[in-house]
Amino acid sequence: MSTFCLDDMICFAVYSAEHAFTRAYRPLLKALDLTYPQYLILILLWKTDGQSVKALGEQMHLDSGTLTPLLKRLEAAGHVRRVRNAADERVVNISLTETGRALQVKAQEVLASMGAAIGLCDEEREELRLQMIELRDRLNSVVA
Amino acid sequence: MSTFCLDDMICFAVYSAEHAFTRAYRPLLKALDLTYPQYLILILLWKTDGQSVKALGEQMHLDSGTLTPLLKRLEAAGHVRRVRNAADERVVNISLTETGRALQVKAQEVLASMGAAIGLCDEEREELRLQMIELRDRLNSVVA
DNA sequence: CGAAAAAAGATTGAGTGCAATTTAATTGTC
DNA sequence: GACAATTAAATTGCACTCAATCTTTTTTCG
Repeated sequence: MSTFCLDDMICFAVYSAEHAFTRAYRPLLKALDLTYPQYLILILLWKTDGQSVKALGEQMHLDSGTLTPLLKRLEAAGHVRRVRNAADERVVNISLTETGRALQVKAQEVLASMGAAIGLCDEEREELRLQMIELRDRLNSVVA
Repeated sequence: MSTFCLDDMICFAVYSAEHAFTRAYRPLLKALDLTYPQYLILILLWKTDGQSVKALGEQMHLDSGTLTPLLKRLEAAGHVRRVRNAADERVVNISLTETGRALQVKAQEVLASMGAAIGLCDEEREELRLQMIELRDRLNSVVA
């Protein structure tokens, strides 16, 4: 009993690594006036503009309770527009403004800085990434 | 440009795996009326009772802005006591109550359930854990 | 000794995450 | 067509995280 410490637990390793990531991102993203989740949303929109809140939520693994206020803040900052879908009034589509699209260029630097901070070769990073995704999906399948 | 998706990014893999962990923990810990960070604090106290807020913060990688209200909730729930250190009045020591100590027995089941949900053999889990810790410490060294 | 610096917690405010509920629109079924 | 069930967002309330600031106590050093 009580012989193991936090660092022995893989859940804590992931928990503390996640905080380390957002802490490392914070100063880089502050230059763009973005938080990390906001940055993730923009990455999704840069790839496919005009997605619904539901579609964004599925990719982020977040629900509308988190996304609605976050998207409103992105809208208030002038990066996106939130528009009811005419064909299905339940749906809200999120589209980039010019300034939202323009952020993609500056974001390249963020990506580069973080790549350096992570400091793994491509193969290692790829293997670690796949293992995390597998672990995540296994945990999600247990809950769902 | 805009050809990569979230799942290609190791930061997002860690981010979403962390959420999957806390989601998997939630129903298990709800039976003990604990949140995941509260559970982590108790693990630290079960190992070494009476630690200072600062000591807990160093192990959790959290500061007093997060810990103070969290510890007050644990105190309100009757699991810990917060006492000013007589030798150094700046310090607050956190010690377990009887009910706080008693939770350790029930927590064994949580540990077992999560071990099953993670579903990796000991070697794989150990390797993954070490890689996460290394990644975390590298990220923290960049910020600090 | 006495003032400056450092250290430990507490506080405030903003953003995130989630459960639970609500509202409005669409779909399914009789 | 009407009514129940489902779906998409929004809302509310609580907990966590962090930056910035403040208070109190201790340490350092002239």
